[in-house]
Amino acid sequence: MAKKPSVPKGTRDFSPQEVAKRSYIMETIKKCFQLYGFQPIETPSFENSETLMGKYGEEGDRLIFKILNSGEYLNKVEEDFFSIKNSAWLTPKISEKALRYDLTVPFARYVVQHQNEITFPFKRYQMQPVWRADRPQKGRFREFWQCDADVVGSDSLWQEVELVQLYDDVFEKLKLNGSSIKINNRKILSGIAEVIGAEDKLIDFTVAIDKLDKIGEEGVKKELLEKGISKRAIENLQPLFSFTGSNEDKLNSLSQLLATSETGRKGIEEVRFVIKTIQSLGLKSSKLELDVTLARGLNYYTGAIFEVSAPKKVQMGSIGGGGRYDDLTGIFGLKGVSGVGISFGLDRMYLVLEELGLFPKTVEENTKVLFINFGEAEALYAMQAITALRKNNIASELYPEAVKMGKQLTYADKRTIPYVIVAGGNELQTKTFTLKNMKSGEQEIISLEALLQKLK
RNA sequence: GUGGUUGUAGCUCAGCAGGUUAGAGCGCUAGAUUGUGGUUCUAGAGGUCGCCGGUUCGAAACCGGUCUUCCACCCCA
Repeated sequence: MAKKPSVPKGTRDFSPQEVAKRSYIMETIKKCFQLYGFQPIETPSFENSETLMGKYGEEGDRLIFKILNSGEYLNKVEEDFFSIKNSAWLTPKISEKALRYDLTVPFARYVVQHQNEITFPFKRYQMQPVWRADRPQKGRFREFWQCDADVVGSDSLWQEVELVQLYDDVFEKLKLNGSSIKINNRKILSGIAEVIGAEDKLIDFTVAIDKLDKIGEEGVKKELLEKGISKRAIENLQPLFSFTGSNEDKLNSLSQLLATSETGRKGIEEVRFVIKTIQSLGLKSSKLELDVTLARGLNYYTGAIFEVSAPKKVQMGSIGGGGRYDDLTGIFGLKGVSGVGISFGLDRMYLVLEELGLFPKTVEENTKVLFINFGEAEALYAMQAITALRKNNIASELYPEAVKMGKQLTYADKRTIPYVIVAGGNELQTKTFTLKNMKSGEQEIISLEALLQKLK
């Protein structure tokens, strides 16, 4: 007997109800993207390995799904590689393609490849699945969707301002109030590393400090020590752990801390601009919050860093992130093009909306009216009406078999079809239809004309 | 990648100090009701106890492996 079929670890099927809810989120995001002037592109689900490898750090390389070469791919491998048993060396020999890991790097590749056709600044959005060979957890899958909006070819800080507004706009439309948009700046982090004399350990430093809210002050200090950052440097970091108050307060304290770092001062200036501008423009549903411990692992960020957390009452990691990268296209040979973008994590947003019961009831409705099938002649009579209804954009269907009525009504019930037409011999003779409201149970006998009016 | 956890009917779960024919609720099918669903009543179908191997007279239960679930770490949407 065949084994019970299943989907691979970390992947899922989506039922009609789930698809309806997912496309509700996607449509909302898409409309906002377009409202802000972004244009859609799509890129292949897999790229040449060299496009992706090395762009996300060591950890990222491990999490990239590699695609095996076709044909007798082992023929090309020298004997030595088998005895060495080093997969990092063997992999490039047997795999030259990989599934995309995010949408930003393929986008950078796209920009470089099509630079002569693109009008800059280029504002594009992209909503496609990405894959990571991660171990699944709650809200963490191996196949999931990102919805990205990026601008390349402009280093104006107004882009950052707009992206914050865009986040806010989407959350407001989804009724997801109380999300917090956290902002930081890579230059501030560099400045801090500079001031405490740990410039050479910037990555280790940012990774450790990013965990502050999770492992606490002592935990961070411990990790910094383990990474070889001196005790003195960590002492100089002390003011960072007691950062409180308004964004304004934090900026002021930062100014003191980073007075001697030019990079740091630049970072503060940038963040200050975004925060002040947003303050005078106002946000509808979210808060913008300066978080100096926000780092994010992706090491291509050079300016602003964003991360969005769902309302506190929901236990969920970040539902979006983004930032400014001054030289992402540089790695593909196009220098001096700055980009900034944000990403929405569709799958996590789904879980959050579900948990908070924020999906509108109407997203699941599809067919508006079901015609009961009583047999050949009646079915034809029904199909004539259905044709007219469909012509008027009213979703309608005929139950395909002339089975007992109870069964047909149960079907309508399960499908949450709001209306049923009962049209048998009587109705056929009088050229009428009995319209039944499935919710109230009420029925009325009406003409086709009236039916069209009623369901429009 | 590291450590732990889970898997019994379509779904949610019970069962187990190893012992006949593995249970419940919900759902499903049929009937009460051959032109009226969502309530009720009656009857019924449905399980290689994730998979492979081992221990044992005997395994759903114990052991090993494997896949899967969820969780922590790493990292991240």
